[in-house]
Amino acid sequence: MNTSTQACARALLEVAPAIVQAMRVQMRAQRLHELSVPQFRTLAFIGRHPGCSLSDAAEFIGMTLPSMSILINGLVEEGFVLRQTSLLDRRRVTLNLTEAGAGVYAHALEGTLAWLSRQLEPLAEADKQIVLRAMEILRPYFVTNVDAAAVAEVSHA
Amino acid sequence: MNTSTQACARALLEVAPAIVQAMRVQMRAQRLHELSVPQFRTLAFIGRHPGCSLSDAAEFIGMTLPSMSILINGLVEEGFVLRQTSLLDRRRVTLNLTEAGAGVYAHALEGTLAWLSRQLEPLAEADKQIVLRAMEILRPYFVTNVDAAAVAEVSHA
DNA sequence: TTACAATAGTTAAAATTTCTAATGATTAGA
DNA sequence: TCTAATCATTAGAAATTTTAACTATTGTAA
Repeated sequence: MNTSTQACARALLEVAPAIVQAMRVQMRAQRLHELSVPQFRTLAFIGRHPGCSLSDAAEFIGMTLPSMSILINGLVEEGFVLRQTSLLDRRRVTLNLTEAGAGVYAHALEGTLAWLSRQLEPLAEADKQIVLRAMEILRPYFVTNVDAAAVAEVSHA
Repeated sequence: MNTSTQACARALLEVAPAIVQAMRVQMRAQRLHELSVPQFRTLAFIGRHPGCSLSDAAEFIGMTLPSMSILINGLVEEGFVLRQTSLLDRRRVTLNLTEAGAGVYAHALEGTLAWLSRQLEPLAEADKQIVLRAMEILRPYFVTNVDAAAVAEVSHA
């Protein structure tokens, strides 16, 4: 393990969680939504993985299947998520956001984006470019891809 | 709001949570500690803010005071945290890590650091430098400072 | 100085969340 | 076809978190 890798990892380990923590505080303060944190995270996951299964969501969020089933109940009742049985495999459930769910998610993102922009405004132009570039470098290693194919899957209630 | 600020904020909003999420998954997989997520976050907060009060921790984690009081009970019973009455204001409680608590925290960090280093290893040297530089740019805006003065405060059980 | 209000934390009971265990339904494989 | 594996739900128990009420201490102003 070379030194620059370690230094890079160490810095990331310190700063990334701090940024996310600040985002969380901001979201709480703004009362952007009447959702619990796990519910919001699940909404975000479904938004990025339309047509995903209950298991997918449970594994990503780090919850058991029964817990996720109950959490999804809540989101369905509130009209934010569509739970449908897959036609390809009738054991499976496919999850998608409703228009309302997508709206809530987009609105929350927007608020946080505006806040974050205010935070970054004082940065020098060159520094912003470095940060942007760094995010582009890291993205492929950490951001899971949207599975667009799943969206198209035919399913019914 | 200029464009580069927004682009920077947007990238950060996408990538930072993804990195932290990956860290979380890794920590769960490694079973680094027999602590719940809020307990671990609290441990980390106390580590960075020695001598902080219960309210400080509660506000940062986003919990009510009674919940934090109970959570701290657990950490004290497990021997990870020292809860002492402040001599300066006897209503207040000062929180500090025990040696064991600091050890658990350091060990968890170490494991995650090793994992993160493996993730970053394939990056080109120049890219690592950019990421490192970006973190240094962002640090002062998001990483809360350790309040070293609080450590020195005289207190008793 | 005394009285009143505000602050910090704890306790108790209720509500919520999450987990484990058991079950049903569907699909895959021998 | 029969058996095993997969995906999800239900039921009941355990853990976590919250609200409400209370204690102790400090600050403030008559």
